[in-house]
Amino acid sequence: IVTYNSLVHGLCCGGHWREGISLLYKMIWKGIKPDLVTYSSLLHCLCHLDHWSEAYLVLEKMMNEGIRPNIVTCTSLIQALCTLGHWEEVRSLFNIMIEVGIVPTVRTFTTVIDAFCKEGMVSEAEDMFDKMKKANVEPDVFTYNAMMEGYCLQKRMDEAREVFDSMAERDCSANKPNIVSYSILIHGYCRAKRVDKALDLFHEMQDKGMIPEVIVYTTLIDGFCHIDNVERALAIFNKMQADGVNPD
RNA sequence: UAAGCCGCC
Repeated sequence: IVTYNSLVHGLCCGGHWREGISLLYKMIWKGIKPDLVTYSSLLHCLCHLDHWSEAYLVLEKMMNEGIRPNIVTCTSLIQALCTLGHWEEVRSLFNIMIEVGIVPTVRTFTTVIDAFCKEGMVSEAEDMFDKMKKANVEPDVFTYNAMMEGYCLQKRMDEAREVFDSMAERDCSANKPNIVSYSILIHGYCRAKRVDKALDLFHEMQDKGMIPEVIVYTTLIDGFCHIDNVERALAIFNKMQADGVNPD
């Protein structure tokens, strides 16, 4: 079953969802009962590929087999509803889930927080963040990154910076800012035309031993271009290659 | 064996 599940997941996530579904039927044919993992991973991949009606059929089939969704299944469903912008359904699924005793994890909260932030619904994200703390679920670096991006997208750089600093102060090293945290904040400063601040962070991350990826360089190049400083943009472009990072 | 974070286009 683990082998089949890996195959189903690999096929679907690679875009070959029809083959993934055929494999599901092949499993049944061979007398191997697809389990919660089989259905959940299929569901997740179909949602990512925007094949909503197929995803619905898979969910229905799973329920017909008497397999109840768990927190992983629900988180995938919540993410799908977020992508569709069905916020009321996101809330109701979240509440129903809790009523039936499925406990949200840090990933569940972060999925919703991230979606709210990307949609500009920062106060809703803040409410969810509070809710998470009340539920005694510890935010992690993904959660902080999501909040930071929410503030950045609203050009609320001071608040984004506060999140970043609060993250840096934590002694749990797993929750220290990572490359993505820097990238998000650098992007925020670039959008706010504070490329100086962005450059400070770019140097700071390297001082901390992080190796910037192509995304960070691209963000800075784009930032300099937007303030019509093509020379600085070119300088970054050259530095990127000198640092051994290939343009994409 | 399944769920959450970043750029340009």
